[in-house]
Formats: sequence, structure tokens, C-alpha cells
Amino acid sequence: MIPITPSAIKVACSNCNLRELCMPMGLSEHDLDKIDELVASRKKIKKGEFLFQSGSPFKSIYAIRTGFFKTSVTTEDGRDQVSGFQMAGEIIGLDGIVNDHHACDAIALEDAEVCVMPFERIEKISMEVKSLQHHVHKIMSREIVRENSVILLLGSMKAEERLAAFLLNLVQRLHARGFSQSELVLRMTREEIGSFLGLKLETVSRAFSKFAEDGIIEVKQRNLKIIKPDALKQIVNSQDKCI
Amino acid sequence: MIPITPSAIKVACSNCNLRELCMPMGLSEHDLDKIDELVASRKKIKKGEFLFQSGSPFKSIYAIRTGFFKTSVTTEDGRDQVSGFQMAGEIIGLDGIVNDHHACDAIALEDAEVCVMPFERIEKISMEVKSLQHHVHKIMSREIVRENSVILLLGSMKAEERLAAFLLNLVQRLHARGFSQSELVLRMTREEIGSFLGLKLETVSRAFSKFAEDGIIEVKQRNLKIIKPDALKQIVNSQDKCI
DNA sequence: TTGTATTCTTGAGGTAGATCAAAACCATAG
DNA sequence: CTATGGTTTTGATCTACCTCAAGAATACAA
Repeated sequence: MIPITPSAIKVACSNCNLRELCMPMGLSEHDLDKIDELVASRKKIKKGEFLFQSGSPFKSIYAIRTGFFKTSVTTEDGRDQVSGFQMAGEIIGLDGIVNDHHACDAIALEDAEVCVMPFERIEKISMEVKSLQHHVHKIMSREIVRENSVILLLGSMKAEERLAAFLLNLVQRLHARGFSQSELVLRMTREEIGSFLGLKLETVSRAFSKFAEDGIIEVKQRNLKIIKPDALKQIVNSQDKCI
Repeated sequence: MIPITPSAIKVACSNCNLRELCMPMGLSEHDLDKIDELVASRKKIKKGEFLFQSGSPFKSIYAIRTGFFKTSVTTEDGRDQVSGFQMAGEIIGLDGIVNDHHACDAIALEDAEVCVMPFERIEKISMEVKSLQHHVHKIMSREIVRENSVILLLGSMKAEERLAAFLLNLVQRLHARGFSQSELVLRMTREEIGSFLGLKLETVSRAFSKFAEDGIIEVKQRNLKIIKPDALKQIVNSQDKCI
């Protein structure tokens, strides 16, 4: 039996099965070696624990390997709101770059593991690997675009439209990770969904019931099955066509 | 009389009075020379015209020199929502990086002029000038944080709180540009404010009237004077402290 | 000047979603 | 198994904001 030494379990993006989600494609051997230096370590976070907290010093961004997170922002007077849900292959922590401290909380909704990528290291290697630099820009831009769509949702959709859009987005991202297009397990409570969608948990629950009643979905607690994805899409795009 | 030749009016960040807003600080002579290559040209946009449109190919980001813009996002079914207002010294267009085409519209609310910065050039010079690279990261992170606060506003504040937060943000940014802390001219209609805040224009108008009635502001069409900034701050942080 | 279009204000009434409340469901520990 | 605490559902009522509508103020053109 060969003992597993620390070096044997060394972190390596180059043979990580999530690489295509968090790293640029088509790198040369040489660049791949450099990329492997990006991840300083891995970190396990238990369900309910913080990955980082608002106000804590920013050092690294994180690639989620396993598990599920929520991020939430807080006002001075203590109101807080879920600003996103993140799953394996997604990058978290970009909000910390501007002011060298984090601007939101990141909490694990289930036991999770992340790759810790010190941002200084990213910037250093970005100076040498052009495709990494561009990739970082893309990831940040993607976050900006994602938030744009959340703003659109919060500012112009009504309750059922919001929930439909949320479910479609969730299942689409899960599908991109090889999960079912129709079945999923919600990792968050109705209250957290409501917070994200700018609704109260009762409203979320009622919308779920309504969808189930209409045969669009089947819900049993956190287990959800999408029966008619097209009906959901239609709900999202149901702005009165009249006038 | 010496005729002004094209080269004489060459764009130069190094002696632009907005430099401290859009460029990194403390650059060496050598780096400053490189930075001056960032801006390919200047572009004038008339009131009501697009700087770029959703779906149009992404080439450059823009630094606003003069004027005032709004950005707006659109759903498939044609709903649109103002996602931000931008003023001199702010950067616009970062949403285009991910997919090589823009994800929102940018429209001038008054005659404006922008510095056109081809993004490829930014990436090239970023490989050489470390502080520029970090600055780009900061600017993108700042946009992420800004959008976070819009999400918080839309998801958890009520009408008057939203308007108060909006006015405070606006006047604070204007003040950072040397304008008055108390007086400002709104560059946008009530409808545009409402769209940004997820409210109808009537609600915005009523909130203005309420603030004026309470002696917190004075409004006369687009001209606005903030009489009691602290009252506005209190309105923003007025979440029931009970329980 | 007058006319027209746009923006803004204000009122009256309707409604989506919030709030309050109770019961059902589920998970976990003992 | 029961007990406990968190989550979810559902009902009844309330309210903040929307909708509809009309008029006033403003800007601009002829």
C-alpha cells in the first residue's frame, strides 16, 4: 500500500473535472503548469458556516468544488437580502476586490468544499497568461450581467414570474453540470428563495402551490419536478401583449 | 493664429482632470505614457442617442467625460428597466465582455462625450502595467458591489426608502465631482427614476411631494434642493427596529 | 403669440402581495 | 416511541403600491 502523502493530493486544476467551468479553455502545457499554481489550498465549509463575511478582509476568491452557497447583502439597519445562490464550478468573492474587504456574506447551504485562489496570485499569473487575464475579466463581466438580470427580475416582474424565472435559471445551471433537466432538490428554504426574489415566504409557497395545482411542477418539500418547462417560460414572458 | 491640428487635440489621460476618477493613481512617467495609449478616440453622443445597444458587438468600454447616461436591460418580452445612471468619470460597457456583445442599452440623457477605450488595448497594456490591471479589476468589482446595493434596494425597501436612497446616492456622487451637496438637477424623468427604483412614475411623484411637504427637500420640476439630508438618511434606515 | 407634445401632479379606486395566525409537516435528539 | 424546533402550507385580512383618469405645468415649434 502506498501511503497518500500531502504532495500526492496536491491540488491541480489541470485534472479537475470542473476545469471547464472555472478555467479558460485551450491552454498550452506551459500555461497549464502556471494555472496549477493558482489554487493555494482547499477549504471545507460545513453547512451553515460562513465562507466569508461582510467586512472581513479580502484575500482570495473561491471556486466552489462541491456544495451550495448563498450570498447576502445587509443594510446599515440590519435588513438583509439574499443576492445569489452559487453552485459547483462558480466563483465567489469578487465583491471584495474594490475595497479590500468583502461586501457580502457567503454561507454554505450544505457541506461544501472550495478552492482558495489568492487574488494576488491571480493578478500575478494574469500578467503572464493572457487567456487567464481575459478569463478573469469574463467571469467578472458575467457576474455583472447576472446581477443585471436579477435587477430586471426584482424591478419588473410579479411574484409568479419571479419564481418561474428562478426555477428555470436553477435547473438550467444544474443541467449544465450534468444533472437532470426536470428534477432538482432545492438547497434553500422558502424564506431564502423569498429573500432572493424580494417576496415573503408565504408568497413563494403560494406560488409553488399554484404551479403544482396547474400541473406545471410537482413539489414535495424541497424536491421539485418540472413537468411543463414551457409553461414556466411562458409565465416569465407573460407581460401583457395588449396595447 | 496657429491652426489646431488633429495631433494637437490628441487625447491624453495624463492631463485629463477626470483622471483620478477613471485611472489608477501614482503612476510612473513611463506608465503614464502607456496609459495615454488607452483611449483610441473621443466620441460625442447627442441627448437621446445610444452609446451602445443590447446585442451590438462589444469592442470597447467607455469613460464618460461629460454628460449623463442611463443603462437599461430588456426582457425577451420587451419589458425594460433602467439598471443605472452614469455620470462623468464613470466607466460604462463592462457588461459586454462575457459574450462579446453588449447586454444592455446605454442612452445619453444629455449631450455627452466619452473616451473610447478598446478593450483589447486595455488587456494588452494591463499585461505590462500592474496597477492598470488591478484598477480594471477594481472597477469591475465596484460595479458588482453597486449592483448588489441596487438588488438590496429593490428587494427590501419600500417606495420612500428607495427614493431617499437614490437621492442620497446621486448627490454623493455629484459632490465627489465638485458639485453642491444639496442642490442638483435631475437629468432623468420621473418615469426613468421609477423604472430604476421598480416603481411607477406616479409613486415617485407622490414620494417627492411627500418629502417636500415634510420639508425634507424642495422640488421644482427637475430642480431639487435637499434641505434635511439627515432626514433622508433616517428614512433609508427606517426599518422597524421593534422585535 | 398659439398650439402641441411631453412631463408632472393629484385624486379615486382596485389589487397583488404583505401580514397575522393556525395548523400540518418534517427532521433530529433523546 | 415522543418531544422539540424548524419549515411549509393555507386562510383571512390589511395595505402599499398600481391603475386609471384628469388636469396643470413646462418646453418647443410654428
